[in-house]
Amino acid sequence: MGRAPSIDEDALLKRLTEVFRRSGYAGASLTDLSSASGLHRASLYHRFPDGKPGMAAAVLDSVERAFGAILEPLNSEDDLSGAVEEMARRVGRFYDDGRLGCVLDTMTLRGAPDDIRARAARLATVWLAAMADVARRAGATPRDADRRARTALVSIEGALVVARVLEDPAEFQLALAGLPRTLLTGSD
Amino acid sequence: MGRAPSIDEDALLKRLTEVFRRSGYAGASLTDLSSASGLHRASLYHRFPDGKPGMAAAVLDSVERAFGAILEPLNSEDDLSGAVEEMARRVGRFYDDGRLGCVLDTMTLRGAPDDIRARAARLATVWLAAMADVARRAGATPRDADRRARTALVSIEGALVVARVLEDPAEFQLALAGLPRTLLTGSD
DNA sequence: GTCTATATTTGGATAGAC
DNA sequence: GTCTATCCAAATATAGAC
Repeated sequence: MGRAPSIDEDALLKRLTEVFRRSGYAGASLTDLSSASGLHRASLYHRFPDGKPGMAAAVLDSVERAFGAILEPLNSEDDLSGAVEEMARRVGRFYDDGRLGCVLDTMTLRGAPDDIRARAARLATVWLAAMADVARRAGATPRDADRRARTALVSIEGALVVARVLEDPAEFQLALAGLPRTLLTGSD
Repeated sequence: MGRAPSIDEDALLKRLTEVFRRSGYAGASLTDLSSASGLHRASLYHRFPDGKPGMAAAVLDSVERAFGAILEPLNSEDDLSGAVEEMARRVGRFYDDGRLGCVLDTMTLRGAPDDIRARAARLATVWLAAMADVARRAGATPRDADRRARTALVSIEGALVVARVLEDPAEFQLALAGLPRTLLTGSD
């Protein structure tokens, strides 16, 4: 009989996201996803009729929503510095201060379905656009603003990889601390 | 009967490396490895009795040897700038100008055996040490030299991720172009 | 040293009871 | 909406011929 406390959608997505972030698309087995969520395989299929690709898609949707909140401070009209600092804090929380990887990295290896990779690319584009916009408001030319945003994304993604390889989350903290300067002054 | 032209060790490792770089450890199936190498599964097991973990270990060994050659220019006593530029050229070739990923990234997700992850960490450490050494010879304090080396590694790994996600290898070219300044002047 | 099997295990997915 | 049970395909791995 039904025994599980019926995990709610948000908590479920959070657990699944964690697995995909740590293991990548190919490495995230249904066994992993099942034990992380506390739901048996068949229950996961009930929630996600498209199976693992559907779970990955839902995870990317939820990450997109999370980034809506992460990037929201960048909309502030004044105090650009405070806005970027707040974004950095939220990014830090999202990546558990460097202990969790990025879906842009882990879910884009070969083996992941094409639409998953496309979704990841779109997420990157949204993030870049938001950072470029704040750079532009800080006085950068459109071209320079795009460059600053890319530099920022490179430093974050690179720091997450290095933090994982060296098992030293501190590397990620440094990347976050450098964001205001990268985006607002363009010195890199 | 035996039909294969008996691929030599170096070429074999190169093919296997490419698969692991593109697909990650979990995503690299024996079917992939077999078709990439032109050897049937059983033949791969003949060469690597430890199976897939053994193949991955051999791949990391060969990448370590490749880095021996990539980092060799950094030993030059004078013309540090030329030395770093030559290293950057070799790094560019190794990553096929940004079209191939890094084993440090793709082989360190959860699912890879622990000793693979340890080997990757060691490789990162060797690379960092070589870059820090050239920074120190350019006048940096030991502490600053370590920081410059980490910044360089972060920019390379981050650029490879961004290049893959956006399908734009140009991002990687920029990271390479920035190496001399990052390592020799410390402006970042 | 490579091949053609074949064994074994794991992963992805469904059916149907409750 | 979750479960048990099962199916099928794919992945890892081995045996033995050539």
